[in-house]
Amino acid sequence: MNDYLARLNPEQREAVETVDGPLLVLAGAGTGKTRVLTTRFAHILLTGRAYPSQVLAVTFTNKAAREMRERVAAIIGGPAEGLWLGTFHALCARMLRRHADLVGLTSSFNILDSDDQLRLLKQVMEAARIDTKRWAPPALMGFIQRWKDRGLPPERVTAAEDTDFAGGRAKELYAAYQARLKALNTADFGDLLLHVTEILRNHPDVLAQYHHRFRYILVDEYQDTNLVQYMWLRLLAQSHKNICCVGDDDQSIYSWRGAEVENILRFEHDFPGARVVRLERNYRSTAPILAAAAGLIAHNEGRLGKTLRPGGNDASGEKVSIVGLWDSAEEARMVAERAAKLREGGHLLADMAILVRTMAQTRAFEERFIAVGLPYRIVGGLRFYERQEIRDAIAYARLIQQPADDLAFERIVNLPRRGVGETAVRAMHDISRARAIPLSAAAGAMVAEGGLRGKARDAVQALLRGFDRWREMLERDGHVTTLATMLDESGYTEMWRQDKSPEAPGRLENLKELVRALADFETLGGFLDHVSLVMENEENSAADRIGLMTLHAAKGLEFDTVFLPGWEEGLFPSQRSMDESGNKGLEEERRLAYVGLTRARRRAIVSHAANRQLYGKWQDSIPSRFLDEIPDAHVERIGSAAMRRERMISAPSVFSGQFPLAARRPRVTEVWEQPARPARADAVPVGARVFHQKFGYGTVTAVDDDKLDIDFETSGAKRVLDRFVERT
DNA sequence: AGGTTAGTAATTTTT
DNA sequence: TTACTAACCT
Repeated sequence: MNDYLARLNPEQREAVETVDGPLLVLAGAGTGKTRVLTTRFAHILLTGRAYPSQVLAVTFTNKAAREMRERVAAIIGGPAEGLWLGTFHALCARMLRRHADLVGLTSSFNILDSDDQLRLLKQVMEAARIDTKRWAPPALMGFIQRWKDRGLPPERVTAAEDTDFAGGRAKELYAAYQARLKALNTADFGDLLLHVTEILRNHPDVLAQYHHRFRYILVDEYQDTNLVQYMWLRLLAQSHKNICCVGDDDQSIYSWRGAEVENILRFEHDFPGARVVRLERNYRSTAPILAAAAGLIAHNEGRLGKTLRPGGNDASGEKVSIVGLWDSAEEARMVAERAAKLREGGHLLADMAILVRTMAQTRAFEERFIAVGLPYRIVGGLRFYERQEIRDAIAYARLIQQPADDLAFERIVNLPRRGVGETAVRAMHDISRARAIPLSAAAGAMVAEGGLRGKARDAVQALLRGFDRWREMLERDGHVTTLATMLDESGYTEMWRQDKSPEAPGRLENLKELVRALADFETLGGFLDHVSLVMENEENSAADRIGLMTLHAAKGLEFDTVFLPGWEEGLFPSQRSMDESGNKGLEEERRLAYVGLTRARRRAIVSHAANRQLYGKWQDSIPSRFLDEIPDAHVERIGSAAMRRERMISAPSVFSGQFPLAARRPRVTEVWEQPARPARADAVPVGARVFHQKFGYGTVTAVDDDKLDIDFETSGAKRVLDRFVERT
């Protein structure tokens, strides 16, 4: 009966059983944070303290939300209905739909993604005659987002919070941007939090409803909350104070996005008498890895104080390797060879990952992996809904839902190409502004009044008639049929069928996937929320591949073997972080390093190169200060000392960037054996139809061991390694 | 209207 | 180095 409690250690158990009153759980990396959170959730339900619908559980990512949902279901034996479990944004969207009228929206408002936000802001700036070359829209977007992160609508931006951007007009532009959002009945991501917080603040009756509803509040990754999220939580928790926040100040790596670690300190202040539980027993990593990580993070000041200890009694484990190399190509070679060797020793590639500071670093690894045929997977990049074809399709769907969505209209009015050019669109804008009607209505007026001629006129008329038809169809035949029909009739799918680029087939696949996903939803509106807030990249097969991702993307993940390349001054810690945020920036970089190291269960291999190409220019670099901060006792250094000496006597820096590196290559730092070619079980026969991620579909014309000659449909004949193709 | 070319800027990105 | 934008040509 109580066996779910028996599986916890004493601290975890305390965190689970301290149910009433404010609780702060400081959970180090790998100390069972998720287990505590989910068990606590289940405990609240199983002890009859609340119904599932009376618990509010907040995460940052959809993945975390999904995981919590599954684990809670597992403990309580079956899915719980009516849970308020989700990301800050998804929960706020849900709340805002109910009270949209209180902030001047209707409940069918659309949610804009970052691309739309920027386009809209740019329009606002242009309307205000701001030179967008001198004053970059993304910079202003940054200010606006920061204000929203801090819970500040335009009228509450004080002089102290203001900026001299655009000659002090930033606030005014922010207000204009908000007005446009409202006029279009749309909200951006930041608005979801901002609006709901404003509502809770200004409408005690609404707040009371939620106080009544949510008896318990659980918060994950608390160190990543920004001020408006904190205010939202505080408002919701202020009556019963049954709030439990779980976080780790040492893993705060999103301050540049508005996260404020200070929220942890604020918590103890705002909820006097809050209990604090520390989880310090780590069950993930070996003793040397923990010691290395602890030694590193100890260099940060102003920590809440937490020391990771090995949870098990096994004190053994490989030391952390620190490898010095000549350049990024050699670094990639080292990683590929070590990975291949581990693989031969029976380890799965899927249990290994390369964690880089910047995406630009991935290229060297990709090149090497392709050359030696090591399967890899890039994690991150575009999310499903950020893909061009998905955003286009969504724009069509949004227009059905909401004819006044000008951004969507602008996006697709000439997509596929209909001969509606910039001049025509500008004329529509003029009429739209003059008569205060949406763009689509302005377009209709122009057709009726002869404001457009020839091809453009016919095309716009056909498109508008199409939308009338599709809206009727939505009533009659449902949203799935409608979306599919619309994409066909508008010529959108045809556009990609005609497209000869290798990405086109994949895009058509994605569109199909979108229509498939639509079937899971009752309404088009519910689906649109899902797409913009929740939908993720489909997991690309269960194939055994080594992961390649940024340190940020790796947070919350763990691997047996972790490669940490590029530990060089300027790259990691990043020069820009240090320039912009000084010591705070440096400390956040150090936390990032700490996050990286603590991802490793069994092995961590840190490396640094003496030469690195940045923006096409060769730079020589010195090893990261973080390397010196890892205690020597837990480290095995390979090549780094030699590399440092070599650097001193290497060519003078005036030659940097001008001579090929081979000319100043040092004496061998280490010899890497060529890995044996892994045996293949499944040969691809001549004539097989295959799919390649970069080149698309093709037919095998010849086989030379693991190399295939393939005639690709869109990109011609190529020779590729068999592990990069999938049979279809 | 649409394609081509020259110029410029360049972390990290849970939603 | 690449990738994106704005001016420029057909």
